[in-house]
Amino acid sequence: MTDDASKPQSVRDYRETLFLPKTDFPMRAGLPKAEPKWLERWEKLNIYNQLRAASQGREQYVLHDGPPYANGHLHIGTAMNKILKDFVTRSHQMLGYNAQYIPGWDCHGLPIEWKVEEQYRKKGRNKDDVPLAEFRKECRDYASHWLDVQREEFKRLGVQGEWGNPYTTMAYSSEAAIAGEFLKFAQSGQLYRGSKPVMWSPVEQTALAEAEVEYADHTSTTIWVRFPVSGTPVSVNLERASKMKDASVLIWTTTPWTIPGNRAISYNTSISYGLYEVTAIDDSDFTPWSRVGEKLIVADSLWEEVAKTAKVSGFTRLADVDASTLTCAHPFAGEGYDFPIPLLAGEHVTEEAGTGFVHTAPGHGAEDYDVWLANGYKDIPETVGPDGAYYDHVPLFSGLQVIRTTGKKTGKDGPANAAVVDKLVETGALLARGRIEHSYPHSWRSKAPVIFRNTPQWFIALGEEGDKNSLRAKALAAIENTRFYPPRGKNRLSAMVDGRPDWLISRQRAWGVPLTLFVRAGTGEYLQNEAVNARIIEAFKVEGADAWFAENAQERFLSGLVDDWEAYEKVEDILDVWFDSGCTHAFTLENRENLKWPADLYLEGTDQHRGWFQSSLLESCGTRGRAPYDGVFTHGFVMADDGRKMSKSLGNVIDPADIARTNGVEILRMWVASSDVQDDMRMGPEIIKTAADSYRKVRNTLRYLLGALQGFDETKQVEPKDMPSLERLMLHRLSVMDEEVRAAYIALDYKRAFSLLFAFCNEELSAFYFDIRKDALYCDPLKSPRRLAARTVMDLIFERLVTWFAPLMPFTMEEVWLTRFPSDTDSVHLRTFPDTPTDWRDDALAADWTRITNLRRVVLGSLEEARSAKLIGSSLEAMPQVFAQDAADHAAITAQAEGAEAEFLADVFITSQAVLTAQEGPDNAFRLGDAPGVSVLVEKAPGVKCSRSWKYFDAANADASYPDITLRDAKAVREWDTAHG
RNA sequence: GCGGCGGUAGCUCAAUGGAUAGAGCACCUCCUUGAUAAGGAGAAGGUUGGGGGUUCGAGUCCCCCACGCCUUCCCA
Repeated sequence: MTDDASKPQSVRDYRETLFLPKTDFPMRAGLPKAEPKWLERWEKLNIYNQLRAASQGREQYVLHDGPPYANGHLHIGTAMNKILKDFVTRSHQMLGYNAQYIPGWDCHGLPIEWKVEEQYRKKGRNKDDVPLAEFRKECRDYASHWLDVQREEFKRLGVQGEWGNPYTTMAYSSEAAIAGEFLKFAQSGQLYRGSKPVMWSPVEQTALAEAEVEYADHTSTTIWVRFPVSGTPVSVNLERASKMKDASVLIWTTTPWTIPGNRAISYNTSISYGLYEVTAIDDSDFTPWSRVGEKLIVADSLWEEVAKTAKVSGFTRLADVDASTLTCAHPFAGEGYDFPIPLLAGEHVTEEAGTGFVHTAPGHGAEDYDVWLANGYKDIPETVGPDGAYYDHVPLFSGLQVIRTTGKKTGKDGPANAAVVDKLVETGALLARGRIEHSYPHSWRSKAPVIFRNTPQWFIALGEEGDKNSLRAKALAAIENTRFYPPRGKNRLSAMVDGRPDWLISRQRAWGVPLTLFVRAGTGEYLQNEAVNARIIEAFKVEGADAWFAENAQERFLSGLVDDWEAYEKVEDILDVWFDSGCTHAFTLENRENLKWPADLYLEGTDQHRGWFQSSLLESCGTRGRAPYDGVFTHGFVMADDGRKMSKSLGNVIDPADIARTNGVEILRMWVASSDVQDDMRMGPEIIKTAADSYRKVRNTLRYLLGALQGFDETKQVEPKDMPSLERLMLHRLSVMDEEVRAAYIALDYKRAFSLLFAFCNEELSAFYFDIRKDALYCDPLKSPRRLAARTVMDLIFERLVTWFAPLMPFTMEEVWLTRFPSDTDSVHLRTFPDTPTDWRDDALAADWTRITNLRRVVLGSLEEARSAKLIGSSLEAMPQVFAQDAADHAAITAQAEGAEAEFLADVFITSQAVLTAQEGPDNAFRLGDAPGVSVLVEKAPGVKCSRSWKYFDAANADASYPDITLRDAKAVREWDTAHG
């Protein structure tokens, strides 16, 4: 039989009688244009404040913003960070908390100062000629400018927060608070002034903390230098002494300019040293500095290499050497360097490179300093000034710069190295020289090399090992009481705090909060006076930290409160900006009304283990004895799609502003939501495309719901008990999803939340539920219980899906929500996740459906086979005969089919009819390897094709008035005809 | 160099030491044309970075190597 033969002469087009999904919601989003309009609307409605008002009395959840630096445009990393934060606050708000978010900015510090200085240089002005107040004002303006730029960029990302009232480290109230926090350290005695070698940038003329340097390749001049042995103790026998006559201890260094600062030579007691006499030299290429007959003391393991470098072609090893018995002279002895050079034992000396002896300049290296002090010496020579030039008192080299600090060659070697080398040649001390490329610390701002330089600086003491009351011990204990996401962050932060040196907090800069200290002239002790402190803080609140630099500040703050106010010196150093940011908890969480301290969460990139997580922890532990946070969330860095760093030179940089312009921010947000943010993420064109594809999928699922729910209202709802099994299955799934999605949001696991939602849309809605229920939705009489039940469930799905997605995709969910419920004032973001009745959960029913969908799987496979054999095209042309041997499968179907098994199965399989048989299928039946006991034979469905539902049916059963459609369709059409005349 | 972390399909992600390593997307093929710049199905795609080891059994635990990222130190 063919379709044509069974059809009546004039075929009615039933399309208009169908209920097809209808919606104005466009398939294409046009996000780049639409998003700014949503932002405008939210701003107009003042959603953030509405939420605050509506959340009064709810439990608070506070994510405290780590302040970005107010300089430059956003990059993909900062964008990702803020989007993640937005996930946190939005999801917690919808979980039922009062989740506030106060964005903040870090405004002080070297990078801004550096930029402002650059501007001056361009105008031909020297920074030192600019009055301090004017300079600070310029810095403030510069920070304000970038703060505004960044604020707009952050808002464009859809990040919800109190943008109109952010915190900044440069607000007067903040500057007052920072000074107040600093003075707490001073009052409690945790602050001290020490003189030790610190990393110093001559170009910026400031000390730098670890966090402010970066390592880059640098070519250094290396020198091998003879230090003549000047004496051996009397206890050494004469033979030995004579051998030592004219011998030299050989050292190697990559920093010739530190030779004037040399005061000792370090050796290691576990290294064996030998006295070598040079018997021949290789002068074929050039005349080496080594001389036949000279005696050198070098580590035995390193001698050969040294000999090679020095062109020594023949030698005799004369004797073992006990380094501890030696004293040397400085190579420049007789020219102002007339002091003995002792040999000091030090564990830091190794045999990896060099000569086994380490030239020791206590003012220019941490280990040098330590060894020097450990041997009872106290004076630390000061050889190089803040400008990186030798002090005037340094013989031979006064005024020469180590690193150029001005002009085009800024950052390159100054004349110091060359002058020292020349002088070494002149005095005959140089044995050899060379060049080495190695990684070397550079300033993160000027990119110029830094030097180690001894200078008095202010430190916060971390405390001695074993001291349970030390700041370090308190911080470590606080880490133990903090929840880390992921947990490995705990180890990381602990290890860093455990191993870090005292906190160097003074900088010789201008733009920041000063160390508000007065030092007693002569004694070096700093004033600890609560009344003075109060005066300072009060002044800062009104005038900002500029008050410190105003004329007569000293008199203003001290007079009347101390005996002799002129006997003090006002400290002019500026606080490390990490100290500023370490105080954000104090002036934001504590000082603002309606916030709480400590924060629930700090969320930053893993680099902040050494930055903000740590500065905040130390600051808070030093002043309050505990961490300012209960939880720390760390995310990785954004890499290019090949896993390498993004860099302009490689051309693999993805700019978030570009994505906003071309794809829309929502795509960026989806990328964040689908990425494993706790590891490094990858970003590139293909990855954006994947996110955009996912977006379309989600959008279409919601679009279908909107279309299907056209005209649906609550009065048409069906009670769960009156619903078909399939609808109750979907309710069950919603209850499970509710639990899982909430759990994912609580665990800050957005990837999980997203993949749950995404998979639900794809696998359970689009490919399963919607597909099966299309027939009932389109063709059933409008009031059929099945159709009403389906729409009821779709409504419940809609309500949940939209809110569950809302924290991740705020723009699109708002659009979806308002398409369904038009309003000038409403917003999906004012809602919370809907309560989901626990009695929707039905595990027994779900278990039955697991069996049914397993059968469905086999049937779909069999249909595909029939399709490729050209037996059928559409699945409605088929009547699968299912052979299921397992009685439990039958029981499941019986339980869920509600008395109409064949129709039930046909619906589930989306076929016109279906037959279920309890026996083993024939050999030629279709089977799947992982579904034993189930097989399917596909036959063409008998009967005629219904002109309306396209299902095949027995025409003998047709309604006389509508002979070409099924009875169900006839009923629907009759209703439609009645309604439409 | 030290230390930490990481790697699973073209892409994004799963997988208490336990069966033939799973999903989605993309690609390809087919169906549908009543979600249509959509929808459905199927196929293909893997030496789980490489190599050893422990184990009845390893993506998972141990060791080594190479790689990437972070961190730290640095050739004094």
